[in-house]
Amino acid sequence: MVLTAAQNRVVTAALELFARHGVGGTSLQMIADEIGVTKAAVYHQYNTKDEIVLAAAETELARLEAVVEVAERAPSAKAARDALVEGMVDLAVEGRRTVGSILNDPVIVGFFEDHAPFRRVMTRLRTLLLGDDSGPEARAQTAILIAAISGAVMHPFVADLDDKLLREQLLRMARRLLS
Amino acid sequence: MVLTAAQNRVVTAALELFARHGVGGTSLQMIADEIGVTKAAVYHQYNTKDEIVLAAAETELARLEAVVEVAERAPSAKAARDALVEGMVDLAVEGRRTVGSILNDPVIVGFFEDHAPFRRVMTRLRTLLLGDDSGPEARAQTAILIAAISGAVMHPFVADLDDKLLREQLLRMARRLLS
DNA sequence: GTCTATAGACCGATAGAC
DNA sequence: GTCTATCGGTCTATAGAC
Repeated sequence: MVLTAAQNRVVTAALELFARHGVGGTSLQMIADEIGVTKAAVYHQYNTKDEIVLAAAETELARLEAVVEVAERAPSAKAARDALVEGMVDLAVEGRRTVGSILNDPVIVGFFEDHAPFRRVMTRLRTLLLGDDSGPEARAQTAILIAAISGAVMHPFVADLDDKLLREQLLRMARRLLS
Repeated sequence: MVLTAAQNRVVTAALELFARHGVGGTSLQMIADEIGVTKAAVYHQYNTKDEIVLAAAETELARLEAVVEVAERAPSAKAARDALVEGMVDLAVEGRRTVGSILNDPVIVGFFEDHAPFRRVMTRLRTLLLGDDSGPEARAQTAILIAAISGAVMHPFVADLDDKLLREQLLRMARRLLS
């Protein structure tokens, strides 16, 4: 998962376009145009469109995993949970227009369905939030928190809110949900 | 917005395919195949793909509007709020695999951005939840609740949960968020 | 690592018969 | 309301030069 500079340009352009047009609505020509090269140059980095989609999805997953890793090193369970929630909120607010549509794109959802690393990150995340309880209620609560954070930042109702206020509201909601 | 039987078949097939492949990843040929007719027959109902997307989006919006309308007839503000939340949860749980990806599809989001009826329904929804307060915090809270409900039902963590338990968890979350 | 050029399939959309 | 047939354009992907 270490990308060359050229691969990084492809993945960055792809993520931006996926967020704007969806995965299915993004062509290799559009990615090439966004970078300023030809399609053939893109194909030299990745042999198929699916490989680009996978690399883009895994790049986003890596960002979340980094947040999980930092949280796991916190000195207490409570500190770990707080660090995780703050990190997730920051990721979502930073990528306001992109995170939600990419995470919910049916193609990406399909890729992650049988993706072991994705499931492992989700399990670590759930453990940080709610401890070793892996029952239905704990899984539902985790899903709700993830959906609320990643989805709310995209809603037209918050389009004119500044990042600071949006961040505060999301943290307040998360605290209330986990109390 | 009253659809003929043939138009209804097109919109229903389109919604199913949009959820599975995204709007951009769904072709008119796929819609025609799903119904069991040719592309030309689909074009006889709608002149462009955009018209199909709009009709599909408005059909989903109409379902939400119906829930809002029922809630508005409740005898008290509290009863109205409860009815709205229950109706939204039921809509999301019924359409588990479809609601989230359609609501978050970049193409649909773009269609709704300047769509006056959509904004009107959202405002009525926010008023039912939080009264006449249209400030940033109220809008953020509304966005969070909508995102949590519509997004959580799609998460792999709840894929094996039955509808009843998922419904209970979502209602518990909503109550906690609005208390 | 980037280019030009191309192959073959599929795209949205239309014409016209039944 | 559905069909066959077709248009021009774009799609993913490849070959081969620099």
